Amino acid sequence: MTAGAASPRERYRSQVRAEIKARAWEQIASAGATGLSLNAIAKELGMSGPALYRYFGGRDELITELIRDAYRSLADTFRAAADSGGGLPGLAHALRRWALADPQRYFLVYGTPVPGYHAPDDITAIAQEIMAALLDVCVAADADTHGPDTHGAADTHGPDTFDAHLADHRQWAGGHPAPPAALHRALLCWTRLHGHLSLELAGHFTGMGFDPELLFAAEVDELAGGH
Amino acid sequence: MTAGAASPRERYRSQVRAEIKARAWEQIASAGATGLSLNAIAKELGMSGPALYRYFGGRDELITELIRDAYRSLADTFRAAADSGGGLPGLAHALRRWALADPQRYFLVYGTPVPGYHAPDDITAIAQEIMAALLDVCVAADADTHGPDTHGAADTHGPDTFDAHLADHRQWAGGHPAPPAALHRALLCWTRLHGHLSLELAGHFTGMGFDPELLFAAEVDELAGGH
DNA sequence: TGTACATCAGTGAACGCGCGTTCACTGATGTAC
DNA sequence: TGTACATCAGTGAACGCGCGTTCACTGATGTAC
Repeated sequence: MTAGAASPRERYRSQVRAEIKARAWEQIASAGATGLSLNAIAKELGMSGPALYRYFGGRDELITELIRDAYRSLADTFRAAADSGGGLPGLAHALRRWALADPQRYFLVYGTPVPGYHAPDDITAIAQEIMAALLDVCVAADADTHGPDTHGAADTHGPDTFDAHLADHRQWAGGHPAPPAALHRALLCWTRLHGHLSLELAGHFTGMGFDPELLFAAEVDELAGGH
Repeated sequence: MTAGAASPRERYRSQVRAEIKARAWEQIASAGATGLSLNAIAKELGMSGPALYRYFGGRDELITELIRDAYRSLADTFRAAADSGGGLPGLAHALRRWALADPQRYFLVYGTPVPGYHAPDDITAIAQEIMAALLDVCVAADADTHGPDTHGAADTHGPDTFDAHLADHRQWAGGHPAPPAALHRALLCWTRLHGHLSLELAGHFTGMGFDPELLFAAEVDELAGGH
């Protein structure tokens, strides 16, 4: 049976599931992932605790699905940004917009790991999609940069030794044909943008006086040029 | 009365306090800050729950003191590294060693914020100490760099506009006489090193294939040269 | 169109758990005369 | 050196809470003949 016509019961079912997840996101936004409570969600929905077990196997299954949705949303955002021609700056600012839209969702993906939690395989597959989009953009950026001017500050320590290491350790790229320099640039984008965003979202910049957006833009400028 | 001679009772008291905190750190290391339980600590110490209230006003007070200790430890590490002449690379690798020694301690300082928690003033003062040590090192690094060669890739977008912004928004430096370029470099050190370390400690690099230490070293190389 | 049955959403009571915290109390350790 | 008292560490019982989860059950909604 195809997914075209859904029975009324199926429609209702997925509608309630969606509402449960919506309330769950509200709770996570206000109290973090550890503060998520099935009973509290049920109360907000006007139904009583055990009813939720009609829709989710339990708390862990609900959290896993929220995490999967977060990864999916980020992967879609990255794919769209990579394909829209905005280059690395476009991707970076799309990431920042995505992060600011829901900080706790960002932390669910890249934040402090939940003690005993281990992500299922399909989520790590989505993580690879995210990396693939980033690599696409980095390959294009390298093509632009290597033309006119040199590779910037990289020559302060001779030929790039980490690039050589990456040439032999590229399993994480999942078969992506990016050259080592692009792999390196992708890793730098990841760590640097995450560094800025996680501090900004955690509120570590508040009260410091400068404008986080300008710091972010400056970092993106450097990433887009020679790295 | 001076702190020289402590009565036997005082000695015992601070000894038990230390042991409580030691067990607390063990719990945090294995289950994160949210998993810290007074009763569990008491059980591990062979005493029963309410006894801990002789030593700490409650759970929040204990956590606050652990956070303070974490900041204090990092500030001391930074001060020592800044004064030891290792420059920016020395400071960066000292930070990485400190972080790897106890990942959860690092996350207590820079990780996902605890929902309703707000740090008391003396802790933000220690945070300023940390910044001051970083600024000291960045000022020295700028002096070294600006001599021989140019400021690297920064000229890809003309005169640095963010430096100009920083010249007018330097409250966070707390009166430190660092020039804008050093302020900028300090912020980049902070965000970039944190970006790498938080991903590494959270386990996001595991299974990717490359050596995190080499990526870190490459990033430090770039930070130590023109930024 | 109407009847018989299956499906399934939701309820309410209950279980067991661990949590932070309070309170009145016991006993040992220190101090003052 | 010995006695009287204060200090304080630690106990055990209890309170109230919210959690995830199970179970038997009710009632409505859909399906098959």
